[in-house]
Amino acid sequence: MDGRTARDPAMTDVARLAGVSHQTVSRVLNDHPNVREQTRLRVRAAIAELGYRPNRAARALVTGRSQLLGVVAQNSALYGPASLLAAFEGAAAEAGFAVSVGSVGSLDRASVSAAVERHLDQRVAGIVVIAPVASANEALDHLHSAVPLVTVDGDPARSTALVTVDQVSGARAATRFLLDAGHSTVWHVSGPTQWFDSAGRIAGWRAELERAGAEVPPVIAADWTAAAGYRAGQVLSRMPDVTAVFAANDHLALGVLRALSERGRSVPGDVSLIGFDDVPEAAYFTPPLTTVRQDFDAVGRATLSLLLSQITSGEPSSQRRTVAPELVVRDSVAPPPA
Amino acid sequence: MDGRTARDPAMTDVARLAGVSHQTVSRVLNDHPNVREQTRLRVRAAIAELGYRPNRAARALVTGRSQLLGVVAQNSALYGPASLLAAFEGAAAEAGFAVSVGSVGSLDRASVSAAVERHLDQRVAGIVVIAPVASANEALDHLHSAVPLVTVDGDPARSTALVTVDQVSGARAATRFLLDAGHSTVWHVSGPTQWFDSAGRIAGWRAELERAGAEVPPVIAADWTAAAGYRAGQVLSRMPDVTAVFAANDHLALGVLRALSERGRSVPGDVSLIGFDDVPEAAYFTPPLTTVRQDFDAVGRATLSLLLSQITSGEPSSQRRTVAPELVVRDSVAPPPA
DNA sequence: TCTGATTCTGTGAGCGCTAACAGCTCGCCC
DNA sequence: GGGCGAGCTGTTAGCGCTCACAGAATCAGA
Repeated sequence: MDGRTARDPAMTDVARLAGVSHQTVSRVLNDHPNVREQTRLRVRAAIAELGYRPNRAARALVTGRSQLLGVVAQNSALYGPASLLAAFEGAAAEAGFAVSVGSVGSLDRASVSAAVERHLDQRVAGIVVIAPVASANEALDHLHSAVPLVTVDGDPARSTALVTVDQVSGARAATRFLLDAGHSTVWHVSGPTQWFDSAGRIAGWRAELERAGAEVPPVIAADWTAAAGYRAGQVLSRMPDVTAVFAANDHLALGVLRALSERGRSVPGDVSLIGFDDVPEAAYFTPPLTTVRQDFDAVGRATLSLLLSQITSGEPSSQRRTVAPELVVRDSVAPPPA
Repeated sequence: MDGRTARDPAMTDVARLAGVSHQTVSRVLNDHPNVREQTRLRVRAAIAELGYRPNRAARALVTGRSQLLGVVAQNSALYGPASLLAAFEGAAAEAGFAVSVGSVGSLDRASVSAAVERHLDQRVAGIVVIAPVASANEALDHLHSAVPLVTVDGDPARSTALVTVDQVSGARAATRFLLDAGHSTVWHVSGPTQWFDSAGRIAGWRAELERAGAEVPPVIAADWTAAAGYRAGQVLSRMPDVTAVFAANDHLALGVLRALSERGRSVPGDVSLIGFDDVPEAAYFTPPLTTVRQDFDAVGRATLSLLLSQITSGEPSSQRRTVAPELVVRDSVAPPPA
């Protein structure tokens, strides 16, 4: 029939088929009022018949706005960032936005800057940066661009829009639970100390110990891995007076568990243990782990809402949203041995 | 100085500043030959001075190609998909492509179709679908579009370009290792049976048992969660003659471990156990888990390379790439009890 | 000096869309 | 019947870029 290369149908093709002008097609597509119902239906039919898809590039060119949101995250294979990304993407899709990811190998200024620049090159309508350490935040200081920006787990001392989980209250709940079980004090295996999350958890733990008048043992600094938890656990397991440990996340707790069990110290018989995150496997540790759940879904939705409000208003904001964590009680806590 | 609204600099602004035509700027940007070195430098300087960024929308409009790749994945918070996404994104960024994600709540045809359509709406240059079950593959049958497409973990019986991990050989290696340790047979806790990965692991396990002339016990079907592993473990732990178990992933293995330990059956003293995936925590299970590592980095890179070859050649292909898994030996396997 | 190839640079059109405005069709009121 | 406003539809320009082509500059060889 038609020897020419098949070209995607354009708005004018739809217009021709429906017997209207391309502008009317545009109006139907953008839900403008002032289109006769009958015309609207005719246009819709033509769109369906041709399998027409509006060309986003053309629209973006003329409006100067894209329907793309960028996310910058470090290791998006970790449980936290991965969950957050999934939640954010789901919410964004509902709002008609696509989400472009920019993972970054490390959180230093240069890497984060580069990832942000890449998104800027794509002319995203807004950017989310998961910026859990100071250097990642500093990378956002010298942005020449005025794109709407939201940081997640970012620096509380900064003025960008920010969504965080209330680490302090989560840590206090965990510590209090251990204290209430009768332990005279609680040891803490922390995440990397440069992380704001770590700092928050340390602060909450310390505050709760102080409130209870308990001794504050030194922080055992680790990173987020089970391997570091294991090393911390080896230290802890040699100290007979340690009866309660609060680990800064569940994987750390798993490593601690392993080290404790290697030295024959039982959990919760000899030592009580609490984690953070509530990864899906935590209920199947031996013993099932009491932990603090972070609601990443809520974080994702809050992030989108902050971003959209900046996009639609056209003005930067420095709103904050805080999501409350929740203690999930399982079997890794008991009163201290007599 | 200038009261007008600041507008992003366009190519003509650069051209004016450099004293050349916009076309020459375009040539410099696209690394065309036939631009005098001196001119090139002048243009580069003007670009830097203005902080000019080419407008992707305009370029995409005229070339008909975008620099965006779409990925469709189910639950991208799971270890496998999340790792894969991170690896793929890294490789894509190096090649100058941005990656847009489209998570999908379930892998049925309609959901996958919708996610693909969303990417098509964005006019992505290529699509990756992580399609581990038949329904997800069927969603790709009736695509009217000719976008380059690669499936990961997809249906081996289909003709789309496909990247997979060799599940059969991984499962054989695990089973053989257990057999070689002296076990008379090996039980298998499988993933959801509709998954190709599950089928491959079952096939490899069965093949190896048959090769060894060992009895083939019934498959214990589960899903990928620790909870399901726990339930399977409860069954297994009641059968005193079970001495070796191959779980279809590490989280399943964790659940099995938990159930076994609850009934006082020790691993590896009474029962030997092997998992699949090698999640970072597997080395810190109690006992450290012997498992089969999947190289998601390699999968991500292979996926990108298959996709790019289709994009640059302009022709669909049905190439295959298979990544070999690797047995990681730790402490969860021992000879059967006497 | 001229010719012709070679290298470099500029001009014009048009990608598909939206925004602004112009125009046409009604029905209603004076 | 003329005028008018409201509702609907069409026309035109232009977003920032690349492609095709035309034109200028340079250089080698005759």
